[in-house]
Amino acid sequence: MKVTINDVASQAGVSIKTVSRVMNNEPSVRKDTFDKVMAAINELQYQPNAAARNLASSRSFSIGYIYDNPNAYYVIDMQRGMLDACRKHGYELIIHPTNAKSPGIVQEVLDLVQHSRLAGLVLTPPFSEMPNIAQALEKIGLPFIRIISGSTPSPKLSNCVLVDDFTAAFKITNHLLELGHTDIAFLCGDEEHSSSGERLAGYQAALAKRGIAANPKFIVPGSYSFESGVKGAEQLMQLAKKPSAIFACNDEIAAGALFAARLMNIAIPKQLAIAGFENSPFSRQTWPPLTTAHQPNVTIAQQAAELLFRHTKPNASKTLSDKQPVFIPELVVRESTAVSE
Amino acid sequence: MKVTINDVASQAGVSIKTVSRVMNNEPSVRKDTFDKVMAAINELQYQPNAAARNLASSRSFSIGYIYDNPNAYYVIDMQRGMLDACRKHGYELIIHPTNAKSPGIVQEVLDLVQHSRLAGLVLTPPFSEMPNIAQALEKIGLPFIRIISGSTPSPKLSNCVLVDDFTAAFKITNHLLELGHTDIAFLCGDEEHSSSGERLAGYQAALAKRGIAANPKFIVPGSYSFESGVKGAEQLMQLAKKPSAIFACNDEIAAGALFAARLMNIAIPKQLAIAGFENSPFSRQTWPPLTTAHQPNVTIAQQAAELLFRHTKPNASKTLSDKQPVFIPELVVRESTAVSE
DNA sequence: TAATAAATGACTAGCGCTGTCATAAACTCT
DNA sequence: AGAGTTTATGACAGCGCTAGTCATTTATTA
Repeated sequence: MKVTINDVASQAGVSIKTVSRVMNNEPSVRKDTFDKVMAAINELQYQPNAAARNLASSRSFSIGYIYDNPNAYYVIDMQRGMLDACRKHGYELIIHPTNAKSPGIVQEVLDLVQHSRLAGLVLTPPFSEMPNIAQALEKIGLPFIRIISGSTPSPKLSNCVLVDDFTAAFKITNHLLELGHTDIAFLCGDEEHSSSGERLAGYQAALAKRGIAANPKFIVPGSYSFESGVKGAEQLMQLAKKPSAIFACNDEIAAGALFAARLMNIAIPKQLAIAGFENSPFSRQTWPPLTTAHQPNVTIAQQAAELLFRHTKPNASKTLSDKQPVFIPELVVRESTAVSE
Repeated sequence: MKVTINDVASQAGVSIKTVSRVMNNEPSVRKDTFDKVMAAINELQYQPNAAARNLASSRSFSIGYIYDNPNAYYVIDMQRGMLDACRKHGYELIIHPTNAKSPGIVQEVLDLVQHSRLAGLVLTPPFSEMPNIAQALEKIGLPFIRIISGSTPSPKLSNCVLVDDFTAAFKITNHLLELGHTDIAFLCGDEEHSSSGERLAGYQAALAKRGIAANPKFIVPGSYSFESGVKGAEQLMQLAKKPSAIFACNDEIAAGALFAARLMNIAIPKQLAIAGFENSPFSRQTWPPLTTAHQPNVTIAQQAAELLFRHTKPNASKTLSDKQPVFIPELVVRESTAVSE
């Protein structure tokens, strides 16, 4: 039932140390011994005992994912991607939902790292944007990867996976412009999330490129919530000069805007086009369905974890490209911005 | 930095064996020595090395949660509840998203148990309803708790946490009846999920109690999806005798029905009342917001994990009530079933 | 107070693996 | 071919803890 390293060793006719070498990618193993050992491993279906490995090496085979995101779909996708990478490398994922705004958050993260003896951490917003967390982790020398909003790799962002919200927002705005809209409003997300700023910048850049002067009244501050979208849209539609299109910082806000439009008897997309961002499931379940931008979250998370493992494993080949991955969310056109006849 | 059991022992002025006794709930420890040891543990912030414990005792301190549920909110809530319980008992949660319909699913679960050396498993639908999984787990003697739909505890369901969908559905139907509706249709979820059957039964029981004959055309088979709700509602509204209210098996279906009603220019709730089930976030983000039933998922999951620990820990007191918890989702009334004037 | 029961400690042997270091085998180079 | 050097492999201790065995101390009861 239980296969140990000894079984593998005798099966392969080598010492257990050699099996250990193979398991850990250590150099100085001849090709044919390597193969012999691998054959034995496969034959016996050997699975190393993580606890023993852990204890003996004082290395750890788990990474952590801290989240505080009201968006369950995002979290599920992220953890799915990390899990995929973990399975591939024989790591375990320790998830830790918490409150990013709690005053003791840095200590909490540190405690988690120690208690679960983590080998590294993947950080998504808002944690990836908190300098105190990054500092604390650097101080204790724990490898971590941040998934953040950004378009240009830079040495400062060396341990980051970038999601190019700017370009994606540019594309969405452009789509609206191509539809003939010129009075396009923007509903912001939470100010402290850099994604909101990046998306706003992309929107502004697209307008600027067409030579359209930005109307400050068309930029409505808010937060990443349905309610915020409701309020924002109501506010916009009370303006003397109303927008003909709204670009909401995410789908939830867009859904709120849609809801408000319904309350005000405004026809979508005839009288008002609305676009979201994220391609969350309910962007398909509003009426009409939302034009949005799709983030490949599973892949993003997978890459982030892979990157983390490269910092985590002592003997892994570092030959793989170490450049920072940049993901650009893709435009998904649906009926909420259909061509107005 | 690193506190070992020896440190605790000398701090408390006892032998390491006694500390070990305390850590493992072994009998034969006097109250005051227990307290002394606990004090030392707290003072030194001692955290036992899980790997060493694991290795030495060949016990495991992680439980697993397998999921295959398109409903991210459900999954997030469940894992949150389990995590709460895990933290309390010093366990770790290993999550494992997978495909319940994959042919090798039983083996996959078994592999997971072995590979991650799980101490137990919490099963939610659809896994909690798969007899082959339960059998396989029983065969290897792994403790597991199932969260399933049901209203009456029974010995056969000894390791279950019950969610009383029947009663909740009864309540929703009753709410509709009290509003004066008599032609109430039911949109089913997936047939293989027992929750769908339970909810249907609750609906039927409520009608029967009022002496309303069930109209077979008002019961529409389907699945737990938005699309299914769209189709179901369309089908219903083409009937010669249309229903005045629809009870959808979950919020997603209800959202689909809402969407279809919109397409057909049917006013909600004036011409048609719609109720969902689940109280998922988007039940608040439709227009109008949905009447639904709220499941306390976090609490349910927590209890399930607690129950599991009782089977897992060798020396834990079994004095706590061992009766099966039954949770009844509560009615949440919103505008989709407002009183029609 | 003796007799019995309960609590604690000293000691030991691992759990399954990795790290260190010594040794054996394989290559160089003259 | 043999000395020198590199590379591959093995022997052995020990990671931090649990669990068992006894011996010993302390509390409880008759």
